[in-house]
Amino acid sequence: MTPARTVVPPAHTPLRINDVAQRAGVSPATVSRVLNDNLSVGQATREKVQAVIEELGYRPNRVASNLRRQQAQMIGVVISDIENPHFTAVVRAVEDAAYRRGYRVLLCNTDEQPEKQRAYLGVLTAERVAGAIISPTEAKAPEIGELIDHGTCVVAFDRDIADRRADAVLAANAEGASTGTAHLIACGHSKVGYISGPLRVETAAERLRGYEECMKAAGLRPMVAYGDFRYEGGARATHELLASGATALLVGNNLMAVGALRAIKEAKLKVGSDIALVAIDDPPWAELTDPPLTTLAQPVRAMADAAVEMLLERLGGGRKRRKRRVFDFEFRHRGSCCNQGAPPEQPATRA
Amino acid sequence: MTPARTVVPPAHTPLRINDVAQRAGVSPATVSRVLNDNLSVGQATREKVQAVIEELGYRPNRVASNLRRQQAQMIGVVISDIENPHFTAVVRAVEDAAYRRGYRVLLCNTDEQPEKQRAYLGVLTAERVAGAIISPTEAKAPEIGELIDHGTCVVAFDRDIADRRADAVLAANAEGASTGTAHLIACGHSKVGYISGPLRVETAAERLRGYEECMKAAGLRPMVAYGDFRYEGGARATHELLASGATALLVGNNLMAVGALRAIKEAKLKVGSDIALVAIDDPPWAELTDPPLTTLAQPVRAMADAAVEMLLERLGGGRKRRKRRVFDFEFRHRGSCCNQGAPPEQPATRA
DNA sequence: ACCTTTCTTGAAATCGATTACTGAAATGGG
DNA sequence: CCCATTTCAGTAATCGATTTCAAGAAAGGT
Repeated sequence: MTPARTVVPPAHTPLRINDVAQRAGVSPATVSRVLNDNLSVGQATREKVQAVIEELGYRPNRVASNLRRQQAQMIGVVISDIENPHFTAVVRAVEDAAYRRGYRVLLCNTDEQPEKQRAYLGVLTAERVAGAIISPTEAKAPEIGELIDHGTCVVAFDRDIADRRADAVLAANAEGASTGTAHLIACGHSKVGYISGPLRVETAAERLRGYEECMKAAGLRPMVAYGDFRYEGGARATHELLASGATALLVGNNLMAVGALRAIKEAKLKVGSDIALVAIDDPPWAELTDPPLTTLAQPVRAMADAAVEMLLERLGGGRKRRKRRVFDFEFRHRGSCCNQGAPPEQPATRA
Repeated sequence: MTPARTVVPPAHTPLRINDVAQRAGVSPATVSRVLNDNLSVGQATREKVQAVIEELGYRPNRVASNLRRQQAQMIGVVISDIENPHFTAVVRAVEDAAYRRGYRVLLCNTDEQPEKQRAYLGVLTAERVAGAIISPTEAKAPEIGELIDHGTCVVAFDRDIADRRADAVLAANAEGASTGTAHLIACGHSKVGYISGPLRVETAAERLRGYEECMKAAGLRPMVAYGDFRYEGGARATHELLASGATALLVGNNLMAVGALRAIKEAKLKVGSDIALVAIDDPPWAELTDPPLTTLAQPVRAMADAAVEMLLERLGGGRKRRKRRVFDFEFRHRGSCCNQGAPPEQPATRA
């Protein structure tokens, strides 16, 4: 007696398109056509095949499909730090848009290490991803050119790419930093320090430029300390600037802002009254600190959406010409910058 | 005159292993052996092939390789919210470990939507990923069984999986919530509210259980409001509990804690004096709020490392038996829970 | 009834790397 | 010097889905 089992046993060898074809009494070509919504399949055949697919729980092998199609339905996201809320938001937006279009997201976290970036760019080439959104640690990476040579669409995010075939979504970093600096000066501070990220990173260099230009225009001496765009570096740089007598600080990104707040607390100083603070980036907790943090917010979500849109436009084959968009920062005045309530004058974001 | 160009032109059609083989005067099999560090290749041949690979800038097509090997060197990470620092830390740890072992990370963000989770689990099956770390939105998902049937190694993270073949890394949620509740009661509160996540999610249900048991043991009436594990829901639930007269709140996760703090501010109340707060999860900004937030921290990094370790152990083929690890919460006493300085008694994490 | 056009379907080639199998050359022992 | 063993390298099959090409069936017009 055979056991009364009609269900398919948990196949240890996954089903192939051939198995489905045989069971449905058609050719694998037909099954493939059904799977890909190809119209030239008879109604009856289509229904039978779909029934068999359902019944067997068949799942096409995406790897084989990708090989034949010569492209993986995948988007690489190359960022420097997934724990930075700024990039987290980017990843979120990309994932969202990609999912809706049937693309997967390959996450590449470079930790600001040029070597890791190089390795990951190689991976993207090897995986034949359809597109990539890249926030490069180094502006010049020959691997990016190689990636584009292989036919991958590339959008630079946050930081520009030397290759002229890549699209770009950037922030007006110099202007943003300049706005923040101007505000602190307008609050009456002359010893305004700047906590910069590593200059190798484009955003860091541009923000520094904005800060320095603004200071010089006001006839003040720039005071710069370098962090690493992370907590520890931010704390270290803060200690440094406090030691040299700074009374106001512009902080280069949100992670270093956490470090700065910790360092200021350690130094038993009070933000707002003892030391003024403006931070670049606007993390979700900015309004929860004491006092709430004055920030320069990038419209991250809009930027990320723009990047994905550019990418999908290219993937759809719609556009050939290069596209670049620059977004302005938005100044969010809260309590950490001036002792007195409102700022002397609301500065414009663009000079 | 031919231009003095010896460099390879930017090949629009990527090189194949055959091109390399021809140029090196060997068979593709040999090139493959060189690529995969197979020892049975002569020193001279190996060097020649490597030189040609270098010269041509050849990159093996990983898709083809994956097809032949019947497995993608890829780890899927299925989480509910990449913008939640808790999960961000997980992704970070997984990426780190995976990168070192030559695996890629496929990011699957489910947004707590069962449907999206189902879709992504199907994707993981179709992509033939080697392993997956899953924080399921639903405990019972037949797709997980299917994934395991296909030979993928699975580790449940944070939330358990019904399938008995999966490993698991969990937190002692009930005990943690109980610890927090007990502390608030010990501070003198009797109207202790709990802001829960959606009960469909296992962690939410377990934490609620811990809270309720503790309240009942103290002879107090539980006061529960339900959020969505995100900002808005946290704020809404807080308003609700404040309206019903709660004087202390245990908040179910860190995102809802942000919402709670915002709501409390809106209600013009002061954390610490007007309303006591203990939050589950310990985000980086916990110590920066006013007053600093008392939290129940999960050892996320250690948990994620454990999960990856379990996964790689399986992938290496080392282990057959199922493994489960449960981590305790760590109580971090800061200022948001009691008006008076130190807690009456330091509660133990485990009952 | 016959020819043209359209619609379905199948056979077989293809994507590019890996690997089982096989044979040749080299090495070593007696 | 010969046979056994090892090392090295090539041939060809393979992974599983897609797609080109071609053929057969059905439909429609005269």
